[in-house]
Amino acid sequence: MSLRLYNTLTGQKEEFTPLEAGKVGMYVCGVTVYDYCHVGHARATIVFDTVYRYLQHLGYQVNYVRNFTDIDDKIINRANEEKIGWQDVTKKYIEAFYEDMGQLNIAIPNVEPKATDHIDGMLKMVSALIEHGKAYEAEGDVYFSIKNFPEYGKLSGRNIEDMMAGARVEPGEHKRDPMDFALWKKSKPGEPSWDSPWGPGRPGWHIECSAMGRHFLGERFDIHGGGKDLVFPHHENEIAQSQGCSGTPPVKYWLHNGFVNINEEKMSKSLDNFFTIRDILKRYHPEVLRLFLLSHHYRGPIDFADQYLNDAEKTLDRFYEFFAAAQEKRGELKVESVTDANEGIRSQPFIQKIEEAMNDDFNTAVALAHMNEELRHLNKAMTHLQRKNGDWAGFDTAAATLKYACQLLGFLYHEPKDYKARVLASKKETLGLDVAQIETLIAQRQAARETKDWAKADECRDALTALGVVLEDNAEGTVWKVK
RNA sequence: GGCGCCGUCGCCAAGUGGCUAAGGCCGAGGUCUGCAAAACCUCUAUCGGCGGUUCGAAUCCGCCCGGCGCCUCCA
Repeated sequence: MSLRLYNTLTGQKEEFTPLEAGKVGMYVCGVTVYDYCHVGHARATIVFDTVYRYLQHLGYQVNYVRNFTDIDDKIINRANEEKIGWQDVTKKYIEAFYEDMGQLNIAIPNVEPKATDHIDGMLKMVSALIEHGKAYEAEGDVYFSIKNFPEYGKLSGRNIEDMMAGARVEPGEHKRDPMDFALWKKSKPGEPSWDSPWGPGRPGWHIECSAMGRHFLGERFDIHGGGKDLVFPHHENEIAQSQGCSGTPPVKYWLHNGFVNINEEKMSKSLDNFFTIRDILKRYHPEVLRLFLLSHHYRGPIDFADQYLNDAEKTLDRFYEFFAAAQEKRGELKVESVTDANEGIRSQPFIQKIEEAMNDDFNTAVALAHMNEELRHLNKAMTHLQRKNGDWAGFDTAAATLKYACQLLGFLYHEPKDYKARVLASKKETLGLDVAQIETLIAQRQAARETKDWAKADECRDALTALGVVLEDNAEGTVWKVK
């Protein structure tokens, strides 16, 4: 079975056939760097990171481009508010982006262009659009002329007449039609500006992505991704601009991820109901956030709440506990032992089930269901083999294969002990745990157990339970964790 | 107002015409254990409502109820 994906352009799932066999060109709209990223940004980034990883797993040579919008009204406003240069704003938040996304184990795209490095390409496109009669200059601004692009609206399923009726021209604009949008904006005094045939100014937002996509991936490429909120007008405008220049639709498959909601409302700055990635990572391991987001289909909405993260954390704990136990018994599980050749891992029946799920429009939720089942089977097998002292060969391969699948979805990248340590550290922080007190109680309990004073031992454990600490007695001694 | 999406077990969430409606969390019982924990086993839904199409629908159509998104910057 081959990869099928939902194309916003056609409104249905389609078989994926790249323009050039074996290769995929993919452009994903990145962030505007004027503030810290929130969980909504994390979702979009993780979703397309997963798409990227999966396409590579399938053997495609992927050219993945994800941009930074580093010139924009919001950036200028932020710079004015903080009384610093706009480049200081973008530098700061690009660094923050890398810190946050690094924590989330986002693979680095092949190219991460900044809009301001591609002004020339934008100017060329704008000039070409004017030459083709698709755009016009008006007092230093340049606008795209909607009525000269009859296909406008095909991505978002709108028609021009309906939109015209509800559209308004803002004061100070010089549009011929209300729906026309800016390709180039005349700059106000003191604002960042670049020279152009129409005087000093800066690019409109939409032309940035068109120019960067075209520069790195050509006039036509395979996949363009972004959040659902970009369908209109951003991506609609990209099509108009790019096709207006080249005469050909720029993108074969348009993919859009759903929102992150808080109490079923879209997370956004204006509603002031957002959590930044760094806020969340103070309390939860990055892989918890990733697992939570991938336990839902990427196109649907996700409601965000601590309770759901707690559920995801329990699931992730199970995986790490299994691999901790498996490594203790079997040594390091080398994924390489079954992945010397990509064909090797892909021939595994379990991976074929994962592929079947992922091939259906990246159904990570179903893939995770298979992984949970496999985890259960392997836990059972591990117990059984240990008791019977059986042949572990099949187990080793299966465990390494499961690990490969986990990593395909971007988690299980840490040593189990490091994972546990980090989770514990953040819990200690948030719950204000006194480790010395806990260890004293454990020692007292251990002493009581050695004299078989079970009442005293249980008393110690009850005290720990009250602190939120759970004990686990095993062959090596007693380990504790936070409930 | 225009366009579109969603409503599946206590909670989260797959499934969109036909095997017993995945999986996770929580809960109950059990195996193991000094007792626990972990792990494993077993159990827990007929799919918002009504009507229709069909041999057959959670899945298609219609109406209704409830929730949300885009239409302005937004992942």
